[in-house]
Amino acid sequence: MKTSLKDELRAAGKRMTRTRKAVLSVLEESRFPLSATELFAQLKKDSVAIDLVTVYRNLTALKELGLVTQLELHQEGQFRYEIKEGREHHHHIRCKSCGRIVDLLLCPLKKLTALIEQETRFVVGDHSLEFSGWCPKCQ
Amino acid sequence: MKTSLKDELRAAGKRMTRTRKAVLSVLEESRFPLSATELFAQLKKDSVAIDLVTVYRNLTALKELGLVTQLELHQEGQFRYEIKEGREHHHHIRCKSCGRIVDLLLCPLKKLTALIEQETRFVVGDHSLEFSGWCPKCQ
DNA sequence: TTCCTTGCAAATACTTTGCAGACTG
DNA sequence: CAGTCTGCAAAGTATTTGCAAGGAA
Repeated sequence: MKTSLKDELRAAGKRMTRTRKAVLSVLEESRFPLSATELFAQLKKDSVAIDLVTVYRNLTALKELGLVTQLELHQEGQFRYEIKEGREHHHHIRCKSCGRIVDLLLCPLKKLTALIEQETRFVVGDHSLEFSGWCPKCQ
Repeated sequence: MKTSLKDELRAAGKRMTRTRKAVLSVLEESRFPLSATELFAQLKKDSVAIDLVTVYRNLTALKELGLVTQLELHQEGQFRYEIKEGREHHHHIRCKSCGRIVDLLLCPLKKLTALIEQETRFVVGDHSLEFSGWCPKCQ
């Protein structure tokens, strides 16, 4: 884990604690966004003593600092969290059968935003673009 | 409400009941997708005697029949339901400040699907494209 | 030593399930 | 009448809050 994360926490009056470190570490090692429960399970597996509530509180804090992205995949009904550092803006596709989640490289929405702002007179802040389908193994 | 809905229900061995009728009617009159709770509140306002559980069960049944679409808006953490009949495939934008939801006319994802299937080897089933931002009143 | 953070208990929000009685076709 | 549907109670899952003790800087 980079020292810069600790600095970013400090700059916001937050501390780099044992549990925070563990949460960040699991997120950094995951190849796909994790739900709070999955993160909690992985921490247990790593023998980290932590409460689910603390996982939620850390995720919320990291999200507010902009270090972590909170997202919802298509029809899942729960939030997932992904570390931002070193990762480009991207979206996901999730297998309807086995739940596998894969990153997508493309995001063709920049041009679209202008069109939408014209159509709706909203100022667009964020967008989410998620796909679901069947992965190679489940076809 | 069209008779065709009743026929579609019957064809699936379902019945057109008092509560089903009421749920469909509220969905038909709404200009934006409703959550189960909002739908329930509207039914109460219309003096329809119904239980929240029944609202959920009807929404699930209608979704399974393909008469209603279940969707999640960006970062909301709950499902919303929209009647399909007479409405084109579309997406939404939601105001981060007041929660107003507006339909978008465009969906430029058809071409994208082919690219994604090539990139991931998934077979794409569904997608969701949701925006959030600030509506004219909240800017 | 300050005050941020944690664990535990409990609450809240959303959604689903079990069961017996009511209703539709 | 058969099978679906409903209300009520209760459970399940995801997430948040209160409070006192513990820990980082």
